Amino acid sequence: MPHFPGMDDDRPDTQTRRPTLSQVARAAGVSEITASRALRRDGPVARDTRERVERAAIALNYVPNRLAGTLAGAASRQVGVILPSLSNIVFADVLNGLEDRLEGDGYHPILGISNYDPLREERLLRDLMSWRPAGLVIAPARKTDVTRGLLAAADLPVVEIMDVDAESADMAVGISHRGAGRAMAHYLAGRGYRRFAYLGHGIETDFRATQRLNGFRDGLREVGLTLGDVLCLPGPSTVPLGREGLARLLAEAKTPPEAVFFSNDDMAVGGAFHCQAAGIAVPEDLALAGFNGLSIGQALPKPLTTIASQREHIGFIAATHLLDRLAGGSPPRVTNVDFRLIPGATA
Amino acid sequence: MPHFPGMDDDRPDTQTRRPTLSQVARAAGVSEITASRALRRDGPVARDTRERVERAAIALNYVPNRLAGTLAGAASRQVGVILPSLSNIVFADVLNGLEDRLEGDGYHPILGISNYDPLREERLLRDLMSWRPAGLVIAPARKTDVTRGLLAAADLPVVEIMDVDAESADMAVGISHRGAGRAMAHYLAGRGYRRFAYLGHGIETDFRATQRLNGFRDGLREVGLTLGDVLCLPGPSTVPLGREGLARLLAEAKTPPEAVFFSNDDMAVGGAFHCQAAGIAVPEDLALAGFNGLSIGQALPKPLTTIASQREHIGFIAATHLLDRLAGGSPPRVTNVDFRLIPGATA
DNA sequence: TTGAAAGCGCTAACAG
DNA sequence: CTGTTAGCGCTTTCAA
Repeated sequence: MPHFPGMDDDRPDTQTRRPTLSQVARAAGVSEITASRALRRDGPVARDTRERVERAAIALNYVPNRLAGTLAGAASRQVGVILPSLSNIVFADVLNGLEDRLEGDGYHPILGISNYDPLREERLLRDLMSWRPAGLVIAPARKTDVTRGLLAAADLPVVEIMDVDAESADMAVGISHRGAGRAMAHYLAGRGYRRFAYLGHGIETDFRATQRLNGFRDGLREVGLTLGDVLCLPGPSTVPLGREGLARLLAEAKTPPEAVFFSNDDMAVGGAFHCQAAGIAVPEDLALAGFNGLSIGQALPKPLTTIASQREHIGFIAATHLLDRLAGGSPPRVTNVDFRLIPGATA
Repeated sequence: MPHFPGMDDDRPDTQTRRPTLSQVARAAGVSEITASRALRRDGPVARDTRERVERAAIALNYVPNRLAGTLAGAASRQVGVILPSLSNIVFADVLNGLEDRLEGDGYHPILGISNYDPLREERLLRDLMSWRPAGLVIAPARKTDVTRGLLAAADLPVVEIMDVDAESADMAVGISHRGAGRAMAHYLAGRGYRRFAYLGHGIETDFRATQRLNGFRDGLREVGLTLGDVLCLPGPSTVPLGREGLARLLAEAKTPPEAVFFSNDDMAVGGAFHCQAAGIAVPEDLALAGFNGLSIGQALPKPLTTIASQREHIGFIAATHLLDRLAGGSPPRVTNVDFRLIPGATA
């Protein structure tokens, strides 16, 4: 029997294709829009009708098509999220807080990682926007004019997270990294230290770490002190990098420091390991201070002196404000999340 | 001048609303479909025409609407990703590998975190499917029948990641956790240890850790040895939990162990800290072994004996196979990623 | 190489 | 309370 295209009755899709709202409606004996209202619990639908529709949906294993729904005018429940990195637990924590809050309201993050690359960030921004998300959460790498333009023209709620030092187009949730650096300077000065060094990681990419360094310098200056050696090693921050870095810093230092401020806890823990291996007494011979308040630092035999940065909370608050705004509210434009200095025992 | 609804020429949307393909087409003096083809570089379009369309798109700051595109039949470039947790760096690493590979092909993950909750996992599965993603990557918490059914009926490529011990509906990429446990048992036995203990975290939720424990038991049995005390503390694995846990394990142990196998490196590092604080010589008095090969463990004064689990690589391979399949290829159903035992100095 | 027509699956607006 | 009509912005046929 020859096969005439267009004449086939055996449409292969009929079974394979996912059930549509129209099929659910037919099965329930109502119109499409009634089925729609019933399933969304929107508008007036007789209790009996609703139950019939719900049963039909379950029987057919119906999963709504939100692409169609959103295109037709329903609010999107996707949120674009752009982070500079995931190799550091810091951003994983933020994402965790974000996701948790978003999911509570049925929203889901579409993720993009910029690797601290402004051009990649631009491309990500366009890509994510093409999905017409309800809003955007972004931890900017370093904003280019294009990025700024895209954000300004985005015409949707945008939360910039992590720091509140830079100006933002819409909302901002984070801490003052400059302030954190200053706080640590004042604390260490108050403990009686006078000769300081700084050990950091790929500073060219992580401008928030740079802000902490600047704040640290400013803080020292405010109490009449100065920062000595500054060593910044290329690449992302890791424990091994901190360990090797401190060895090198001490070897090269013009004047031996009494206290070292690290770009973050990963680096500082590495520093602690170096001291242990090299027989340097902490904090008697050398004081160490980090940033972030990671649990690893607090589990050290001597808990690390550091600053807790409430990363999950930042994500949570960012999501909360975004959802608030989507619901018609007016959340604050800038939310300065408190940081907390943890005295520890290494300084 | 009175205002007649329907007669207004001042459609407020005209400026606010994002430009559409039709506007780009009009600006370029071509039909919608030609503009579509030009921008997607699909089908025959005169070079000159294409350039005109591209200029119009840039001038209007056009960002395509993929909701519409996908609904109309273009392949989706979203991939649903479900992970059990993000508070552990392990899954952040996997996600990092995934995202990196996906983004290379213009795909983006929509994220869901199940918190090791099978019901939440089910809900996530439905939610993400409602966005009609091109594929799914999932690190199952513990598969329920519903989950199994949803995955089987999903009718789209699914990669189950992290372990290859359980059977999977479609593709699987991971390591054999049972095998990893066995390998560690054989290694420790070969080093001459005879009395073993295990220290784990919330085992009821993390079935992969359980598989490592089972494999460890089996491995010991294979060489005529047995596992002594097993202590599993509730909650996620952290360094502090490992530290406190080891103290408790040693205090409660019926016979003091010569070697302790931890559920992972976080816990093991905590154990190392306890030993240091308690003056226990490692590995002379007590040998320690972990799992994952985290950099923190390798930066310890005595590098941790552990097993490297290639997490980023798992994510990368999972994405690669998914993309391969979407491109019409036939990637392997099961990919057993090698793990590697790192001898370290703690055992 | 270009275009016209049709429709993806859903929801808003307006009627009944 | 329910239904009809008309799109959303794009891509897939099919035709020129």
